Amino acid sequence: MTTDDGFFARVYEAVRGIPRGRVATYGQVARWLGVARGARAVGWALRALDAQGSRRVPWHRVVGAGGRISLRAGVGPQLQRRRLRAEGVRFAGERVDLGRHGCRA
DNA sequence: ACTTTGACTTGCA
DNA sequence: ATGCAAGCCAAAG
Repeated sequence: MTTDDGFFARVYEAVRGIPRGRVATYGQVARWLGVARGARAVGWALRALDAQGSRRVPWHRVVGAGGRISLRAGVGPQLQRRRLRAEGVRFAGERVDLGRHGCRA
């Protein structure tokens, strides 16, 4: 995989840089990397991440736009939701309370 | 080198 | 509020 020192590593660091109890959206992460429309690419990175063993990347802190929990093949959204909730993240129905934990301040 | 796909986003109906 | 379509980026085949 050429994902070791490419754009992926950057995504991992960005996600790793997300403080505990805080969540970020794919678009947000992509923007940090300088890729405004690279949301998909970010998803790609995280997906590969799972294949790599997740390392210490809190992928569960990465959600879709508006705080929606994206689906992942194999893992249900409940797991992610539960993990976030364990970090003190509040949920508004099926969405994360971005107004509180969203990195969109 | 080219084509297809993918954990997305935004807009319109 | 829900559903469908188009767009953009990067990686895998």
